[in-house]
Amino acid sequence: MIDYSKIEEKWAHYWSEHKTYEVTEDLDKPKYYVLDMFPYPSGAGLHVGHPLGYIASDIFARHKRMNGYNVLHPMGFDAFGLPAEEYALETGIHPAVSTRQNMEQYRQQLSRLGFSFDWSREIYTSDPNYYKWTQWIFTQLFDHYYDLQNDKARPIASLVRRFETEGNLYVRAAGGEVPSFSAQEWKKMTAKSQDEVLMQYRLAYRKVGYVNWCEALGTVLANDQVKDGHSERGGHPVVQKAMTQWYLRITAYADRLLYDLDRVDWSHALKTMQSNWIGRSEGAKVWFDIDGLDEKIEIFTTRIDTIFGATYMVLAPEHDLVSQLTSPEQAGEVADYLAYVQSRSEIERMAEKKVTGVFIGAYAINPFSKVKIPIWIGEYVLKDYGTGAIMAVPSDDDRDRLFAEKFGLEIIDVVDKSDYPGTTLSEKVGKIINSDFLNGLEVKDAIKLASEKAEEWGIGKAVANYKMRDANFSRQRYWGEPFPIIYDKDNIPQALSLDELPVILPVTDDFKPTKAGQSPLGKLDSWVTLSNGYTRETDTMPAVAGSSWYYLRYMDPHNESTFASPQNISYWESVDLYIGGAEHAVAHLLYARFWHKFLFDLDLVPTVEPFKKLVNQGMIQGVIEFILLEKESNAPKVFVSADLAREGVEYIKIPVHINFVNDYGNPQSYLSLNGIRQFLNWRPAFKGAHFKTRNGVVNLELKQEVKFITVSEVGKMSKSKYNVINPDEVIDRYGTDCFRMYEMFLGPIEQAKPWDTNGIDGVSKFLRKFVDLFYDKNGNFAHSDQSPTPEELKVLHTCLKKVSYDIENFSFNTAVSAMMIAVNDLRKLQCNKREVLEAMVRMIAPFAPFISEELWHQLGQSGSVHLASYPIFDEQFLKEDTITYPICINGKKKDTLDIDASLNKSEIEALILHSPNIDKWTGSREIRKVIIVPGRMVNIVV
RNA sequence: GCCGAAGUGGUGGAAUUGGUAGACACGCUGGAUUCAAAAUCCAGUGCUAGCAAUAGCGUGCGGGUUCAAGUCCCGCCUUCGGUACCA
Repeated sequence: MIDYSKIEEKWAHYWSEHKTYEVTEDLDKPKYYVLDMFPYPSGAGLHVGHPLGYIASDIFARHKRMNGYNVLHPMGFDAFGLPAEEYALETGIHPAVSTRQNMEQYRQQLSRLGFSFDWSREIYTSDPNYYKWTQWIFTQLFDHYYDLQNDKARPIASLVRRFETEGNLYVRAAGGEVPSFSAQEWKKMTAKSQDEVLMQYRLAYRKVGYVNWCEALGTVLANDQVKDGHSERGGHPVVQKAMTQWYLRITAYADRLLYDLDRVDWSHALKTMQSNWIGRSEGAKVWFDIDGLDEKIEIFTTRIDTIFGATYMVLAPEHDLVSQLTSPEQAGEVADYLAYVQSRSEIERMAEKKVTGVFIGAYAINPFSKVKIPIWIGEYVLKDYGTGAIMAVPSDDDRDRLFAEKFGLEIIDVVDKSDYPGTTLSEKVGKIINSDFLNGLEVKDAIKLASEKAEEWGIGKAVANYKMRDANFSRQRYWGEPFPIIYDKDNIPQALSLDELPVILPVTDDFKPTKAGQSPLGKLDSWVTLSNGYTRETDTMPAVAGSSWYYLRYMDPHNESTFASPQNISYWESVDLYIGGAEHAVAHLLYARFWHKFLFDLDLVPTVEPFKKLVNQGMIQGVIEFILLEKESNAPKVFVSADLAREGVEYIKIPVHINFVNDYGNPQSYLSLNGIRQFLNWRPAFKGAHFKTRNGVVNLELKQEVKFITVSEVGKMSKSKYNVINPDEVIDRYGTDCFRMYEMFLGPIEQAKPWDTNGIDGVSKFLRKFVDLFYDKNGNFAHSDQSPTPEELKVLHTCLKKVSYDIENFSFNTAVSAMMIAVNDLRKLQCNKREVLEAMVRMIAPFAPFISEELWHQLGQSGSVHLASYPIFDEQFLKEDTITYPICINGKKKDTLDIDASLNKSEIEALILHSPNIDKWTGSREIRKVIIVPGRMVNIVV
């Protein structure tokens, strides 16, 4: 009847020949922009988890198209990134080459899935025609500052003009601390000093940051490559090393990023995550004098009311003043502690419950109580949080209390919570005590008064603080966009102009960093040094650079004079629907929003937000299979069947490729004799090892039945876990339409679930039954032109209603169920009416694009079904005469009763009370109440 | 640690607004067809007891609100995602 591989080829060819999915900026139609999150083309190829979101967005896009929208649905690649470079280090294959191959593989795999992408708009971030504009946007960030008065980005040139006429006294801008200066003073500054001042204002600027430095590998490592303070590759120690790097001043946009969350249709969970990540808190900056030194320590606190309880201070170990403040007596201890902290990652510092710190031998003066208090350093204070220093109030903060208790520091109670039993320390309630002029005030009033006084006395200032930090934008790596920055002889950076872009990433075959840990580009002297003696920036940009604006490039992907023309941008505006993984919740989605807002400030985009509606797809997880190796065993190494594992014996879990395992994912999954042989061929290092099962050590030479039990876990599908399942195999066997519908049928799109093919036969059967409706017993295409019966129309329209609703609500699994029900019902009715079948074809088209196209043409239609209109359901066919009511006694269902649908509440109640079954239901107990929800249920309370 | 999410039969899941728990599908059991198998078709299938009618129990655990809770509230447990250089 229908040969799936043939029709897939046939219609894919037809669509590409007829440019079915290519779109232009058609002003006569309403537009709709459906976007998938940018894939990184990894070497493992596309696995069954990737298409989940793509299938969903494709169904949605096709549905919109059939409803008359001009749909932009593009695809491209986030092609710069670390894995390609790591691969190059291992194999010597240039990242450009492996990336090109990977993209080719992805493109092929994606095209098999029948997506309605407009491939004429494909982009990839490592294309110089693309990254020219990534670099250009960076130069714009470099050349702008954030004007707090007008709340928007403005050119740095206008700031310079202001400095020249009035200095910086009245400038209100986002940025670092700059001492005030006059116009005269500005003009007298050297170019270098002026540059340093401007760096405090630029939206792309340079400052010192910390990187994971691995001395043994001579390279900077990504967080991902560091485990427990050691490099994942080789297990060498990793330390935090200071380096001057580029940063983006995303904090300037913190408030807008926070408040504009109200304007987007995203899940509550996602908005909460972003809002918590931004972490705005209202409080005060306070300056503490240092005993015997003309310096101040700036702290941020949300609880200035507790300042009389501040009995010590803690600085981040990296705080600028630490070296200056450390006393000779404490120098040794401080140095030891700093070495310890250097080996600790930020996540360890935050997660650790262990309290550590040292006294640095200096004292500060509490500005309110004037008491001399000791200054400590401790890893729980992070340099980039707030000001990198805190006033510690052990009576009113859990961490400060633990610290004070451990080191025997003074604790003064300052908040009396006896009026608020059961409240925690972090709740802002209570009466202030032991605090001079604040005594007796409620916390909220005390905060207000203390801030006012601090401002009046010039020792503090009310401000908002953000947990979010500026984005580190430098990578000491090869495979990324070169910065469009050159340095003059004084090391003053300058942005290149548009006509000097793109700065092409030079070709090299040496991907090892320089001795000092700089990017491999640092070795290319002829590239780095320009003829006029200027030098290039050798760091490259991170992967977030290219993915922060790619959705705009799709609007006008081949434009050579601008990143996208104003006409095209004003037509497509922004993304209407964005589908992608929740793992991008804060990083990518915040950076893209930040860039978009910046471009909005420059009048380059018409909207303040890039992604109107966003749906998170769940991850399809894989099964990870392990076998147990006895830790102490050696020569021979001993593997033990999992059912023989004993307490008290240590085992190492060795991952096994799932293809070797029988019944993988099952508690009883095992390696057969053949599986063990495959494993040993794959991991020759284990040749000669013993495999113990219940029947003793397996003799690999003898032909026998072997069940060597493995350990199964659920986790990310990834190349490193040897559990990647390629969609190609599934498609070969079942066809694309079946694969698409099965992925949708697996469950709700947002939910994570492990992959298995257990239910795929059901979907396959459904498609066969669906096609069968069009054929007679002898396998001939046959349908009737008679009018459908009311019953047939009811089946059709019930289904249409459900499917239309479900597509709009991203409930594709239930849409598939509804279609299964309709096909089963039509089959029972032996319906082959053209009117019904044709509507069914159009209905299923977004889900099963190939079969529907084939049947559409077999029905004698011309043109693509995907450009036909989507069928609309009609309520008149759904009317019911009677409704089956559940009869509940005290909320438990006892019986059902068919009741005329036209009856109202009291008529139903009368009917129930006079029913011959009433005594049976109630057990002759007294009826206290009858609750009737018309159309729903009846509950009798006895 | 912190932020977010999830937990329902043997399995994937359904229950749209507090209103019939388990739709649809897999698997399993029995039957039809077949020399046999596959495929297909029909019937049954939450658990416990019972020949059955039926009764009791049942949405991670412990409480609560309600005529009625998978759904709302409080307190836990487990798993997953993120945690600022994987993308």
